[in-house]
Order: sequence, then C-alpha cells, then structure tokens
Amino acid sequence: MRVQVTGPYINFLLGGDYLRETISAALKPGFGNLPPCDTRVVLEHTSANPNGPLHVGHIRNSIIGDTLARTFRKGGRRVDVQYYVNDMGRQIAIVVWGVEHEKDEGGNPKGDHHIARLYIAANRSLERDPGITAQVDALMQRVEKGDTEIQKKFREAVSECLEGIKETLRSMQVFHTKFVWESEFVRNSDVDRVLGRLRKLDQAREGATLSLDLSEFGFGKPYILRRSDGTTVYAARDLAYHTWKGRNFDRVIDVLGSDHKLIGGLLQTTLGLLGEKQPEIVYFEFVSLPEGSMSTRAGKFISADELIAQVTEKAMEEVTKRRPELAEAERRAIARSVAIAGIRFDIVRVSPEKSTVFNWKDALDFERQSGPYIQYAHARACSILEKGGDFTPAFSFTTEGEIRLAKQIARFPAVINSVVETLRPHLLATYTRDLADLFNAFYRDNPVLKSEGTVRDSRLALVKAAQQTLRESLETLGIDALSSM
RNA sequence: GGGCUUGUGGCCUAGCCUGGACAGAGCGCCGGGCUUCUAACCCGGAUGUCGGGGGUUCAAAUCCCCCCAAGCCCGCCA
Repeated sequence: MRVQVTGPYINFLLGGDYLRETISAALKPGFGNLPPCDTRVVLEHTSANPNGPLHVGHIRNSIIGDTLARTFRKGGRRVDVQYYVNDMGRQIAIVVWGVEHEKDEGGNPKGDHHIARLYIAANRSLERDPGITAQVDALMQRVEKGDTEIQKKFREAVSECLEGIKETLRSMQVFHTKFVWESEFVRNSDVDRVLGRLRKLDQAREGATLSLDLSEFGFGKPYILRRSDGTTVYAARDLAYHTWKGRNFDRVIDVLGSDHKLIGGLLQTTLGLLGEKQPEIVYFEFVSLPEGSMSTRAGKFISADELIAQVTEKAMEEVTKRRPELAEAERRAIARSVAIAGIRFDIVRVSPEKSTVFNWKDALDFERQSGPYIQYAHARACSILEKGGDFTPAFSFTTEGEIRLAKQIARFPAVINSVVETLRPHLLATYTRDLADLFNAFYRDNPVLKSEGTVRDSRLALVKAAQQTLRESLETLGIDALSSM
C-alpha cells in the first residue's frame, strides 16, 4: 500500500498484493459469501390480504423482502421466510359474503383475480346496502367461534386467492419457506393466552372492549385488542404470531408498507411490555398510480400479473429483434428472465423511504441503469470467456480500467455485509449497476482476446472475476445471470 | 390539528446516518461510433440557487432550527 498526500487529503493506494488476493478469491465460486453464523432469522414479507391479486404496490414489499432474504443467506444467516396469511379479518369475511352473493362478470381466470372481482362487487353492494354489514359481522363471529362450516368457506376462498398469489410470486422468483395462517393462532389458543397476559398489564383497560393505554409511550389513542362483540382484531392475532416468532427465532424482521408505521410501533411497544422479542421493521413508502393511490377494494390497481405480461411481451419483441436466429422457446425463456430483471431491478434500486409513481414508460425501458443492462454486461463477459478458452490466471493490473474494475469487485463482500447490517437492499442494486458500468469501461479500453501473455491472462482472470461477481450479485437480487441474450 | 417520510438539471435517481477534493449516474435533448471480444453498448456536448430562509463550522446536499410543498398514518379495518 502506498500513501499519497493531495492537498488536504491523504490517499491510501491499494497495491498489487491486495488486488491479487481479492481477484483470486473472486475466481472461486461463492465469492461474497460471509462466514456462516448460527443466528436464526425469520423474515416476513408481502403478507398481502388474500382478497385479490398482488399489485404493483405489493411487489415492492415482495422484492425488498426477497432480496433481503437472499442477501442474508449469502451473508451466512439461516433464514425462514414467512407469508402471514390473514384468513379471518373483516376483508376476508367480505370476500366470503361475495362468493355467496355476487356473480363473477368474468376476466382473468386466476383465482386471485376471480376473488378480487367478487370482493369489489361485494364492497359495492355494501355501500348500497349498509344492512349487509350485519351479515359480514355474523360471518366473523361464527368463524372465530369455530363454526366448521363457515371456517371451510373462509379456507376455500382464501386458498383459491392464495394459489394465484403464489403463482405470481413464483414467476417473480420470490420464495417463501412457509405460509402461516392467522387462524392457527386462534385455533391453538395462542391468541387467548396472549390476551390473558395483556389483560394483566398496567396499561390494560377492560370494559366491553379490551384495549391498552399506551399514551406514556406517545400513542394517543387506545390500542384495541378485542371488540365489544367478543371477537379479536388483527392486532391481537398479530401479537400472538410475533410472540411465537420471537420465541422460535433469534431475529425477527418484518417488511411493511409505511402505512403500518403506527401499528408497527404499537406492536413493538406491546411486545416489549410483555417481555417478548421485538421485531425489526423495514418500512417502505408507497407506489402510487399517476391518478392516485391504489385500492384493491375499489378495483383501482395494476396487477403484478399484468405488469409481468406487458414487460415480458416487450422483452420478447426486443429479443426477437436482436436474436432472430434463436428458436422461439429460447427467445421466450430469455424474455421472461429479462422481464423479471427489469421489474425487480427497477423496484429494488430505489431507496425504500422514497415514494414512487408507477409509469409504464419506465417499466418497459431496458436501457441503462436497468436490470437487463446488467444482465447484458454479464453475458458479454461470458462470451469473452467462452472465446478465450483455457488460461492460467495472472494478476498484473496496470491500466486505470483494470484497477477500477478490480477494486469494485473487491468491495462485493463488504456490500453484502452492509445490506445485512442496514437492511437496505438498494445498496446492492447500485453496487451491481456500478460494477456493470466499470466492466463496460474496461471492455471498451482493454482488449482481452487480442492481448498476449501475462496481459491476456490477467485480463481473462479479471473478466472471469467480474463475471462471477456479476452473477453472484444478480442472483442475490433474484435476477437470472444469462450467459447469452 | 398532530405524527412519520420525502423534496437533488425538463424527468428520474445515488450521495445524507459517519460534514471535506469539480454533487455521481440514467432518461430526454444535441453531435458522433457497428467489416474491430454481443450496439440491451460506448464516446463527446448542453442543462444544477442540492425546496426556501436562518444557524453551527476553517468547510454543509450532508448537522441544528423555522417555513413551504407532496405522500402516508391518526377505525371495535388490515
């Protein structure tokens, strides 16, 4: 290492040994993996109500959550990823009422879309005739009391919707290890037990309802846990779920929309009062439409399925334009990967605290700063390596392009670590984009296959290291690292 | 009304926690580059009161205070 003074700054220049070491590490599979660690992490994300398909707002949750899960695993953590299924709230009772009373006008045959149409229709009926509210209330009471016939109806409606949601998640390469049904905590009496403990808190206020007075913690309004008709609210069931998570895992992480900030704070405070582990909550701001915020109830949303279909179609056009010689099935497969890369990268690259407005033009743009741009850099690297054939890695880096690329590669494990520490997955996205930029700059100024001797072996080693690092980064972002596109 | 978050060229975004080298990219715009490792790429150019005003500091996009604007929350919904 050399030290140089420039004006008021002292620059520490990293020498050849450092680059040799890291580039040689990057040549091995699994570059960027952090040492395994025994901490058991449970990460909850998406958990959208099963009253309709995932829309472009929900998938910000899914993509942030899935990217965090992948990064944690790369960081050596053991991670359980859970989707908490709300299968007994008021919204689901409305769905069940809709299944019984509404007619489906037809459209996308997927179960989640079918359920959404009934849910939207039921809400319209509810607006016209407030008397229906009593019927919905009755459904909620019967399901909570354990009426098996009604429970079956709830389960069937929820399952139908959930199957559609699962299909959407799979197509985005978002994976959960477990779907936890809320009603489980009512059935196994965890909710009763946690209510029993809550009742004994100094902050408990019990009359017709059971609530907590958390004003000493800055929460102005009572935290209602049980309705006057005896049924529990979501908050109570969520407390039971988080108590269970806290007792079975070392770290509990939730990814939630910023509209949950207040209830997230109430949840954390209450768990603290009970002496249970408090979850770490990652909040993200909303995705809205140019005409305003999305609403499943009002039918005002762009579904993830529609987004994926449109982006895939655009990707197919692009692939066909560039690679007309490929068979259709092959083009189709590339288009699917490119589409998911476009969608996932576009969402994960923005810091979570920034609210965004969805627009089709940007969603369909595969140019610079996009996921496909990074995939393309990776594919170019693969192509050079394929043409280069066997080589003996050398580590002599002298040009500016070589050194800057090598340094960026070297940063990768630190980036994984910082995402794990800060729970900010966009850091990985910007890192990967910069890596692709630096690879392109290197590619432009440093001929690889035409060079000779040590220069060629060094550059091939660098290309290989860059390709591996791009692949590891892309896979951690849930994006396919295509070798040809 | 109260709370939380955001405000960076026409558009979009990184940097803000941990203050320092000309505020980095991208889109769009103007002008170039495919007999040369994949042009989903690259090069050059124009475009910035870092929302506004105070303050702290040798030094502020970054820290503090006030103001303005936008989004979200303030249900016996989730």
